[in-house]
Amino acid sequence: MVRMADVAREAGVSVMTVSNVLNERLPVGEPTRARVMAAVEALGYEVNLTARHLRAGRTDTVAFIVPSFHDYFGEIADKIAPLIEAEGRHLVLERTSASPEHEMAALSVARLQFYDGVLLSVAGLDRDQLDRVRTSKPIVLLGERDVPDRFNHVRLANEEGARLATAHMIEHGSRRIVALGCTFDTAHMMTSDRRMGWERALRDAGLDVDPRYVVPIPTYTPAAARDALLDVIASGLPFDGVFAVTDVIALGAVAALAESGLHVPVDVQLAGFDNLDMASFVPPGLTSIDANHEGVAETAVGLLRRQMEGWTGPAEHVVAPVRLVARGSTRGGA
Amino acid sequence: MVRMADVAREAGVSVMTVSNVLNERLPVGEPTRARVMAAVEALGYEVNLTARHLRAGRTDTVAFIVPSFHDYFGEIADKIAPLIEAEGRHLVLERTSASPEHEMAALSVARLQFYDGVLLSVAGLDRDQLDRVRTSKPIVLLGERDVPDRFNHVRLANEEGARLATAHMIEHGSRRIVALGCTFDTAHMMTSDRRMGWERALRDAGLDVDPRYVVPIPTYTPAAARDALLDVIASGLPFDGVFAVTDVIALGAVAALAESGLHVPVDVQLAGFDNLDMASFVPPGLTSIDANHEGVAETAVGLLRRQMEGWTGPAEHVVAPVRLVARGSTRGGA
DNA sequence: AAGCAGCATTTTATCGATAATATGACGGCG
DNA sequence: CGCCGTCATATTATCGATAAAATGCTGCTT
Repeated sequence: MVRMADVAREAGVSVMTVSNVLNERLPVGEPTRARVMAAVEALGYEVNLTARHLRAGRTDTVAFIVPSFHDYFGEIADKIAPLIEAEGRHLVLERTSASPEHEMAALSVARLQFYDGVLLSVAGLDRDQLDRVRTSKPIVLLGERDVPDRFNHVRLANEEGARLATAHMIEHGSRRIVALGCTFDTAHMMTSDRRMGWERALRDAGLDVDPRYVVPIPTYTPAAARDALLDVIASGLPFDGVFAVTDVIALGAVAALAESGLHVPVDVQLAGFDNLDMASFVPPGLTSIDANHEGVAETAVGLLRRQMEGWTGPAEHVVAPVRLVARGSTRGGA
Repeated sequence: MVRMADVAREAGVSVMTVSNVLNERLPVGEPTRARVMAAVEALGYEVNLTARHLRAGRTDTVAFIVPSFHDYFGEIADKIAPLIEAEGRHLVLERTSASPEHEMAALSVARLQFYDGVLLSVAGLDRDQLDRVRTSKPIVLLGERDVPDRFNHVRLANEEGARLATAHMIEHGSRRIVALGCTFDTAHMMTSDRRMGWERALRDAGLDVDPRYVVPIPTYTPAAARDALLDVIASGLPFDGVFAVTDVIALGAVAALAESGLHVPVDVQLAGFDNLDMASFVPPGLTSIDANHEGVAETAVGLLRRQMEGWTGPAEHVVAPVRLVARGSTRGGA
């Protein structure tokens, strides 16, 4: 491994001069600079980032810590990456498997040292556990959990989104709408907030809120969602609409409805949440709630940048607005 | 930041003893160990991984460098992560935007230093560019490009997979099959190898190979695929089957066919490649070529592990076998 | 010609850990 | 009673860079 000292010897200068040339910290005379650059070229030198980090305390790297790499988080990450890169930093993804232990481990002092800042998509940790995290590292939390006030946090307008989706289906004739993947578990805020939006839309329309229509799902996969909805169909519970708590869940619902010979949107209307890329393409087009991923990414990266630049004011808690995107899976759609 | 020296002072021992306790390198007397552990607890000490890396040369971290975070790569990454974690290491993802410059940057000496090993999904680099990468860092290449012999490499049986998919549709009645996303550009091996498989299936069945049925796509997104297939439909070129070069492309095709009122699989059969999770759920179920992601992940991680453990034998070039998974989008499917 | 400002470059100290080597205490043995 | 081996712990050197302070050289002022 060629070190800065090797370059210095080759160029006949001190190590510090090489450092000054490469980092443009102190001015270096033009002839000297040229000799140094020539030596760098000749030896193929590249700085040891680990040593720089140890000494200078900067990695120019930001981590986005996610429950899993696929679907929603992969799409968000692809939105975040260019924003981080535009500031001359690198983005890396780490995965927690949505387990609280993994999330805590990712937030351990040891792991945080690698990064100048961290975006954490909270899935497993509750408010108390997060409160135990003591670090001065810039952190922005993402996701639909309750978090301590001192953290910057970006979340979606969950209840409003669910209300919009449900109201849209009611407006176009649905009267008995399954809340697929929703729960009454207020600790799991995403599924319970969205259930509340579903409830509100029903109440606003003067419809009954029947808890049998809240159908939880063991794991948040399309397969589990399909099975759950097939069970509902088999049970004979009548329904003419499905609000899926996420688009991934909606994908499972689409499959279950197709298998059962139920036609979307004629027999059953269907709406999801997240407006993933695939939503436009899965026939007949998934009506979904769009939370403007780019906007969320920009907000989160903005808050993180502010912290990395030394801002120490109070944390912000942003609720990203949502809008309905109507497609073929509802009768108001294209 | 609490350092090892602080722990040492608190416990009344030398720094080296603390290190020995934490790393279990040299044996330490039980009473001393207990005092050290107590001090670690009391101060909430965690090792500085950067300093350890600089001195010990080990990060216990592996990078998976991908063109983009979503879809195919996200799914693969979720398969790889547990394998790496099972060996007590961390996996991080980095993204290259599929540009050769970014890929070269990711392979720069500087970035490689952060990792004990690297899995690189090659998208933009050609053989010559890869040949310029000079590093002793353990690397395993993934993907459908041509790579220098000295690198370990795992790729799929592209031609055979395309042949299987196409032959399957021919067997069930298709005669004019669009090769959507395929190309004649032999530099882009994935799309050209798969085109060759499509050609072979046609020839094997005694059918004409008409280049008008090879439909390239400007970007590998469902939107571009949908537009391209809509153009084909508008052109009046008759077809009764679509081989989509990937499932992501097939998703775009599904949308185009649905919009055009063409029924799958009655009017047009459709098959993709990759067998992504969504393939089972997109109605009527996407017939696809499965390359056993878990198996590919295990092979790649196995090759990487071998290198990280010091193996210096010749590199291996693995071609992962593929199989057809028939679903509702072809007439042989469920 | 002495003194000093201003700039280019070098020297010194340090980031926080670990590998290799050295020291010291204790017990066994002749 | 003194020598030596063994085990526990401490010292020293080092990984590769950078911040801060020191040095040395020019040329300009008075």
